[in-house]
Amino acid sequence: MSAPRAPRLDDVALQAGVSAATVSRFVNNPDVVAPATAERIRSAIAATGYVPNMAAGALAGSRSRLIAALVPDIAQSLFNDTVEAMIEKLAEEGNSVVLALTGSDNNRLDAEINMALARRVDAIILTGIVSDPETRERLRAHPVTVIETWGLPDDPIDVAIGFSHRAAGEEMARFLRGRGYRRPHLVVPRSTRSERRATGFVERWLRDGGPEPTRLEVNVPSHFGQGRLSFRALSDLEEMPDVVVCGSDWIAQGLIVEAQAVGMRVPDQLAVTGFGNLRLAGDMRPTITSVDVDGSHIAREVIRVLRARAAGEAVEPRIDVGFRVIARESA
Amino acid sequence: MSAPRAPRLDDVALQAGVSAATVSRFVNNPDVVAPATAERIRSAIAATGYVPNMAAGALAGSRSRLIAALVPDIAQSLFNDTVEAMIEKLAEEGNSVVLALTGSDNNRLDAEINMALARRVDAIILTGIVSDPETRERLRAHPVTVIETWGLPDDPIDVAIGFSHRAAGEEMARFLRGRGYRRPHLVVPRSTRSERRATGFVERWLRDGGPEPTRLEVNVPSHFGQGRLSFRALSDLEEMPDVVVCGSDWIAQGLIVEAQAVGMRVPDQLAVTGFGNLRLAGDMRPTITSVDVDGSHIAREVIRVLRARAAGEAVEPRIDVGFRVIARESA
DNA sequence: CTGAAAGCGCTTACAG
DNA sequence: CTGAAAGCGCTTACAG
Repeated sequence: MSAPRAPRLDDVALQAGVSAATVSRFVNNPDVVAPATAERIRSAIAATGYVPNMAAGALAGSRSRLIAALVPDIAQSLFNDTVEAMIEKLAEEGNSVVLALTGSDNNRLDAEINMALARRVDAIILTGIVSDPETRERLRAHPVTVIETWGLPDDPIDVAIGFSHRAAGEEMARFLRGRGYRRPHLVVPRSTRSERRATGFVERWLRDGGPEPTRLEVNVPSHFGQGRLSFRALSDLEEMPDVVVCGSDWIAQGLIVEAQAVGMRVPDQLAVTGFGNLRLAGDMRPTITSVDVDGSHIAREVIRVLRARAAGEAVEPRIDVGFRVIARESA
Repeated sequence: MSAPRAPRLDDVALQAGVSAATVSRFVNNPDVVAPATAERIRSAIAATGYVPNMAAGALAGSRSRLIAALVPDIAQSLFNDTVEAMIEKLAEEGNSVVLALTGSDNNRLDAEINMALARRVDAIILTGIVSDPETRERLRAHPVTVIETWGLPDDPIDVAIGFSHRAAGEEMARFLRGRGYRRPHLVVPRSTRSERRATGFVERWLRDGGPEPTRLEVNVPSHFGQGRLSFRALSDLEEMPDVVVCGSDWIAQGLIVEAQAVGMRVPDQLAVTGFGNLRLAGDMRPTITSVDVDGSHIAREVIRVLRARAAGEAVEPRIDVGFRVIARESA
């Protein structure tokens, strides 16, 4: 038994007694063929075991149904919920997601953008910031749909779906001030967005008459271990803060564990806030006050933008999905 | 200025004064063209801004350079390190990874397998177990390379890269017995692999003369919050265990936090072990005794298998990458 | 609602 | 080391 060639559109057409064009129409849009024809094609597909060749479809047609998602990493990323929601929703519509990792290296980003363009993806979704102006310009010049997520730059490459990190920082400052805290300390991951939140926090805090917050910078990706180290670093400060504003829930969690290990009570002796509202924030003991970003909401907007583009409709360049401070026990 | 058509192979060929075939050869294998020709092509590519169309390449050639990775989820998955390592290594060789989410639903798995076949991927990498016999048979009948990872089934669909979960369970039993623990309690996620580890643990424990371990089953994906609940459930047991063997580091971490919250000392009053050796295991306080699975090793073997297949060489159907118990403070 | 035919942009024996 | 030419399996105006 020699390897039998995989069935093609032609084989199905022959079996169903119609032309290849009609089978193609049925596969892509079942409603446009007559019901009786549809039925014959359906059984011919079943009989032959036909699986469309999407590479051929992409070449002949105008869309690849392939979406590139470029993310810094997936091992420890606040974006995972968003990426997961996007992949699920895109899959429901027959799209596939090519996931590419860029780290925080612009060369890798450039290489992965080229790969995405070579694959003729229908859209490139960026989660993480493209800071290099040349790369931004190159993408802008290209006809492909580019969606920046999780941020809201003043001048998006194409369309941005996210929220203002600065506003999130401001809102946290307002919240903590309202709770009566006096001496905040910031633990800031070295990423553009974290820094923007920190800026928003400090500006608002100072404007409201508070003292200049102290701060510690940490590397990305942020993780649990940094929380522990960040707590120990507090002893270097002239005065102990009454609340530590952490750049991620992982850092907050680690900091709480370390504080408790030396017998300090959270939030009575030291309050803590996180960012991202990961599941663990609600499960930690004490539960962690955090900022929620609705990944499903972002994913829904991505779908909406893609649909609009496919239909040739205009899309707003900046879509604000907002954020919410979630007050819990830790601050 | 009308939208200029994207440059094709022909355009580069014309510009370089060679045939399209030669440009194609250069793009795919620079060494086969004469140095002088190569140089002319190189500058023609730069001048035109040519980006190859991989959809056309996939159709004309025999490979798509597209690999499908099917995973249950990415929000909370022990596989993330492995998937990240695979994506990085595959990208270095010019491959892209289509990431598809299957949950624990066989219908979704089937749909994503069809999608992968429709895209004519060069390989399907499964991380998570395919339990449905029909699906296994269907994949086996297909000529595509199928790599099962993280497990070592007796009869792989094609090739499996992983380790024996049963052996990992046995090893943990041996380890804990050696440390003098007497009454283990297992927290077992409802997944085939976790259950296999639990089986291995119990068999070994009983064989060594220990009493039947108690056990609690929890849903997947496992997470921090389950650790807290699992700790509370300990009070329902007739006798308090001296060590809790958790199905993941997240569960272990949550259990430790909850134990400490009620003033219990870990490991003095209650020892705890995890699984997966996530970064947090080494960072937690106390550090968590866990089982390490080397994701990079799995990724390297995936690359090796893919290379061998591309070269038409034979590959062992079962590749054991092993595991290591990492002894730390928690047990 | 359906068919005939051109074309999408590559790769790859084959021949030199 | 290089070129001419066939072919990969679809989609989509165009015409009916």
